[in-house]
Amino acid sequence: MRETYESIKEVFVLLDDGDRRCLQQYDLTPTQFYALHWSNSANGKTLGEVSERLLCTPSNVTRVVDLLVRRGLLQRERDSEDRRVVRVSLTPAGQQLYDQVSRTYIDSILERIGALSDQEHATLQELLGTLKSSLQSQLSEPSPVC
Amino acid sequence: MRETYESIKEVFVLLDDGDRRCLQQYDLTPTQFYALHWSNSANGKTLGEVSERLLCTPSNVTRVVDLLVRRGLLQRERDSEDRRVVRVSLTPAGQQLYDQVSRTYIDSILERIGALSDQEHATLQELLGTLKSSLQSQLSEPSPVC
DNA sequence: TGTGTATAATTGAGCCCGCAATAGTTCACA
DNA sequence: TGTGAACTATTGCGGGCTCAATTATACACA
Repeated sequence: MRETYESIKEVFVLLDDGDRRCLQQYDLTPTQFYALHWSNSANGKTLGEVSERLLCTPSNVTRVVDLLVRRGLLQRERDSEDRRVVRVSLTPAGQQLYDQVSRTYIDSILERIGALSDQEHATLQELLGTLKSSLQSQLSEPSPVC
Repeated sequence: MRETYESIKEVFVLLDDGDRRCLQQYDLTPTQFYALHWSNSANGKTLGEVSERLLCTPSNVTRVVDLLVRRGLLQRERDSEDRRVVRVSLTPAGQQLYDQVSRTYIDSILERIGALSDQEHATLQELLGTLKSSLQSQLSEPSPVC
């Protein structure tokens, strides 16, 4: 069972490394790419929404967005309805870069995980799903061991 | 196929989060725990060896070890044979903490991934193995798409 | 012996990330 | 109307991580 644990981590590291190599040619990190991805909406997304999608704290999003604003890829705007919230959206340059990168990135993913057959994907998907819901249900109930 | 990709990342995040919660009570991060783990040898391990096991750069290990030395859990020693290399080993306090934490940590892992049957573990293990070797073989040959 | 190359670890710069504290805004309710 | 609680984003601090440059040492070979 420990081996399963190690394998998941190893595969994750390899996938992440592939992402990094793919995005590097556009001078983007995975986090930066996904920040563009989740901001890509007609009237922008709030910083809180981006934070949820990115699975990280709002404070981190603030800084990542700072960086992408400095690079001219994103823009910030106070919401006129609720002046607490900040709406983040792609600039024209950001939109152009995102459209270009996302095509390449998706191709890259499909190519990298193409070694498994459709059947194998389905099985893997199902097992990971079981594991995922088990792990999620443990979040609510405090573990007796830890 | 994209779903497989997402699932692996999600499961990894959940596992990592569980690790973090488990180790937090000993005021250790996963990286710090694994640094102790891979240094745990009769005459210590070289910084380079720890770096390979930790799957990170030597420069990062230098800093993590710095921190653990400051906390009195690890000690540094120049190798007398080859004065370029640094041997890292557990102090008595580090050994005591490691022994205690590692038992708890292993129990925690087994409990968290216990939702799958032995058969399911074997299948998952095999599929991840296939994916892993495919990803590793792609490291050498530059991808046509990225 | 002296020189150049390779190797081990470290340092500097910079991004990624969480937690705790803070500032500004909204809203319910006295 | 005024006050306090709740919420959004930001900032400070510190650890995790990489890449490039640097220091010290080892070793081969002229």
